[in-house]
Amino acid sequence: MAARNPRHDRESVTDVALSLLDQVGLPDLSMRRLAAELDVQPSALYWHFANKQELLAAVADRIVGQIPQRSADSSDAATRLLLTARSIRDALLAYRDGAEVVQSTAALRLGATRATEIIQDAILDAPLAPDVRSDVADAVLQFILGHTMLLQQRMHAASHGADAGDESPFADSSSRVFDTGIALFSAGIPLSAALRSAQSPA
Amino acid sequence: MAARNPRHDRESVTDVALSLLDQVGLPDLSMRRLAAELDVQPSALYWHFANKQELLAAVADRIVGQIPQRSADSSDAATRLLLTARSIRDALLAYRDGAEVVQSTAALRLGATRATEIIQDAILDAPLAPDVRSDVADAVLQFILGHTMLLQQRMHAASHGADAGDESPFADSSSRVFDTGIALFSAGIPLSAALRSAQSPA
DNA sequence: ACCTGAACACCGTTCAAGT
DNA sequence: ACCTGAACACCGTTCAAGT
Repeated sequence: MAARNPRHDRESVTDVALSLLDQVGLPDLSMRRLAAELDVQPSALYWHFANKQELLAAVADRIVGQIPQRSADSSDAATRLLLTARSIRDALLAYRDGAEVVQSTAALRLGATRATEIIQDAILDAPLAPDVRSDVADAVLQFILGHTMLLQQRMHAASHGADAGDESPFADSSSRVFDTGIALFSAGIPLSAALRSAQSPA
Repeated sequence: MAARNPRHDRESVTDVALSLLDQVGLPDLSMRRLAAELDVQPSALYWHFANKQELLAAVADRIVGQIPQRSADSSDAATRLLLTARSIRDALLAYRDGAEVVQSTAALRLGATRATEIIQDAILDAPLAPDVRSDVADAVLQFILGHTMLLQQRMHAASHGADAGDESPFADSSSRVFDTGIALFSAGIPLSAALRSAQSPA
């Protein structure tokens, strides 16, 4: 009934890891459980990946790989940034605990390059020096990750621990906070050309 | 040599947990190791706390409890917000993995109340409707948490895995990105009075 | 009230050995 | 090249029982 021979490689293991993540969440995504899903001993995984962190990095790459290159060629800068930011958030929301997985591996690749590049593209016409632009892109990405992690944790907390009769309507309020945050960034960008002269007050 | 009798309560356990966190980091802060530090069996901890999550929530409360009420009564709104944001970041940086601990428990208390209130105080004079103000405060806090978590992970990654001769000068660039992010929020706030009419373009 | 002892059902990782 | 088997050093949590 079951095939023998090579069976798995890095890609197929990552496939199953990603779908297992979505089913059970990051806390229950163990090497042993993943091995069981693949009909393999836990030690077999260490032929394909050096350790769990490397596996999770591959999973994270799959998630950020599904961010669309350019979400829309909208006319004004503000809505272009908003649409880009939303498409990144939605890619993270597409898998359970997606934001946390990406965040935890973002520390290694110095700068979560792909996502940052897409944001930089979205603010290309802003009157910013290149180095300031990359700072702005980093800040926007950090907001997106912080926001989405909190949202996914609340989704998880709400699903198996109905704290106090709360009907958990935070999906609406969350996307309101998200849009507000991005709008504030947008509004601030044109004013931040004069950002280098007035240096830190403390 | 060692005392007998009651020995510990919620407070003293939290004390030791906090200092152990700072010494070994969140991944190595286990119930068993904490128990060893307290000269007690692991099961003893479950008389004081229902589970590990509840213990970590107490630790998180201690960390946010050390955010100063009002960092400074500066004249202009922009520097007041910047100083407040920095004082929150610095409280998180005061303990190893402080941001992650606070973030992971922030999901339960719907709204990390104390920190959000302090931010709301700092933008009290901005021309914003109360509900918009609280959205802005949430967004700022989510940026602070996202930024600080990434920074602390990089500090940890750099300390025991010198990736490629990089002299890890990201302390400077991080605080530059942080200041940029907060400055953008500040600059955007006065312009976001007209934020409710133009509703989402998608 | 506060803690021990022992157990249950798990972890990530290593390494010799198989095919 | 890819995987098994067995082991090592851990986890969080429960629960009867002690004092």
